[in-house]
Amino acid sequence: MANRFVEKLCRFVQLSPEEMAALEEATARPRPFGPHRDLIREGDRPGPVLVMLEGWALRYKVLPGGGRQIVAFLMPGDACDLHVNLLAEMDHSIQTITNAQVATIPGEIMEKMMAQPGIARAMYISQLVDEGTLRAWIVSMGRRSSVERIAHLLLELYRRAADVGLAAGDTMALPLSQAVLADAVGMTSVHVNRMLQELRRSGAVTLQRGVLNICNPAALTRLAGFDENYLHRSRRSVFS
Amino acid sequence: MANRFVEKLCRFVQLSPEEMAALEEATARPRPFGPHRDLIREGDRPGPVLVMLEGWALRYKVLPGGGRQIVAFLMPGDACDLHVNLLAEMDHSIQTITNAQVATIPGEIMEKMMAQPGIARAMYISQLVDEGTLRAWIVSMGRRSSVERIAHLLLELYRRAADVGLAAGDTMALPLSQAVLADAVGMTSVHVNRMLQELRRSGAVTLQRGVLNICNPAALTRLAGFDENYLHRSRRSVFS
DNA sequence: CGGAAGATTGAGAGTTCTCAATGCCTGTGG
DNA sequence: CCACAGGCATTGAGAACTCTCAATCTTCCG
Repeated sequence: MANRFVEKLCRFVQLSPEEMAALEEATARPRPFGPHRDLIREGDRPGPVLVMLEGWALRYKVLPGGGRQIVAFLMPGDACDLHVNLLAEMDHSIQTITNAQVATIPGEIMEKMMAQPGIARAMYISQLVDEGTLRAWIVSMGRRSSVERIAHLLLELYRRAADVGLAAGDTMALPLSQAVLADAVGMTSVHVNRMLQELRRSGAVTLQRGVLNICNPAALTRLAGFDENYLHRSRRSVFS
Repeated sequence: MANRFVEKLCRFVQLSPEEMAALEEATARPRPFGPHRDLIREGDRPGPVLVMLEGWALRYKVLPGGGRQIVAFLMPGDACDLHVNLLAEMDHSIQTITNAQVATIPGEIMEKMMAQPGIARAMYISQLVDEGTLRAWIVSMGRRSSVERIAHLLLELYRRAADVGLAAGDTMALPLSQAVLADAVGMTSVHVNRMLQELRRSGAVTLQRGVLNICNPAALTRLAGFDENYLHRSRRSVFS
C-alpha cells in the first residue's frame, strides 16, 4: 500500500513498479515532529528534500513589523521544493501545524531518483502545480472579496485533500485555527470569523472544531469563482 | 556580446563558452510582437519555452467577474516556465505590454540544452527565483499597506532591471500605466495614483512618463520592508 | 476546577473603492 | 502650426470594507 506521497505522484504520471518502489524506499523512514516546529527557517542553507507523510505544515514569511504571511499549506503527500539545494539560502520558513511525520530525501538519493523518467516527470509536474497554486493565491488576494477568498481557499484545500484520500464525502479534517486562516488570506482573525459565519449562514460550507463540510459544492464554487484548472488534476472533478 | 537572457543566467552560474554559445544560438532568431498581444492564453496547450529579449510582458489571470490580476512581469532576459509542456493546458495567459522581441525554444532543443549541467543549473535556479517572487507577491498583497505594496513592487522591478543592465544609476524605463500597476498590486488605478503621489511627496521615488527614479533607496527599502533575499542575487546590492 | 487557547461580539477608526468629472500629453489630419 | 481625439493621470466625495481594541464565551485538558 503506497504512502500518500507516492499516491499523489501517481495521479500525475503512470509510474513503473521500480519507480514506485524507489519512492517508497526513499520515504520509508520519516521522523516525527510536534506541532509548531520550524522544519527550516528563512536564511538557512537548504537541506534535503522534505516530504510530508502525516500531518500539516505551512510555508511562511515574517515581515519587519512582525506580521506573518502564510504562502502555502503542506498536507500529507506534499513535498518541498525539488532543487532548493541549488540556492544559498531559504527565502521563507516551513513550520509544522500539527503533529507530523516527515521524510527527508538527501540530495544524492534525489539525484539518483530523478534519473528515472517517470519520477522526474512527476516531480516536475508537482512543482508546476505548486507554482500554479501560488499564482492562484495572488489572484485571490488581489481580486477577490474576503468571503470569496476564504471560500476559494477552503475549496482548494478540499480538492487537494480529496486527491490524496483525506476527504470523506463532502467532509474533511482541517486543523487550521481562524488565526492561521487569517495569516493565509491576509485578513484579521476577527474578520475571518465573521466571514466564516457568513458562509455558514449561506449554507455553502461549515468549518467547526476542525472539520470542514462542503454543504453546497456548486454554490461554493460559484461564489469563490473557483476554477480548478491550476491544480492540473488528471481525473475528473471529485464532485462530478 | 551576450543577449540579456544569457547575461541573466550568467549571474546565477558560471557558464562554459559552449553553454553560452548554445543559449545564444537557441535565442538568435526572435520574433517581433506588438503591444497587448497574447503570446499564449489560459487553456491553451503549452508550447515552446518563450524568452523575452526585448520589451515587457505580463502573466495574468482573469476572473469570472471580468477582473484581471497580473501575477508576474517579464522583462528582457526573462524566460517562461521550463517544463510547462508537461502540463495539458496553461493555467494563465501571457501578454506583451510593449513592442517585444521574443524567442522561442522548441522542446527538443530545450531538452538537448538541459543535458549541459551549467544550463540546467541556471534554468533551475531561475525557476526557483520566479517561485520566490510569487511568494513575495503574496506576502505583499496579504500584509503590506498599499503604499508599501507599490514601493515593494517598484523596488523589485528596479533590482531585476538593474541586474540585466536596464537601469542607469537610480533611473530606469518602466513602461507600466497606473492601470497595469493597479492590476498587479490588487488595487484601483485611482488609488495607485494617490499612493504614487504620496511616494513622490515623501521624496522616495518618482514615476512619471514611464521613467522610474529611485530618489532615496534607503528610505524606500525601509518603507517597503524590502528584503531582496528572494531574488537570490549572487552579487552585492546595486546600491551598496 | 482552573487555565489556556480559540471563537465571538460590538463599536468606532481607517483604508480603499466607486463613480464621475476634469486635466494633461501625444499623435494625426487639416 | 493648430485643433481634436484618445489614452492616461488626477481630483473629489460618499459608500463599503476591514481593522483595531477590548470584552465575553466556549471548549479542551490536566
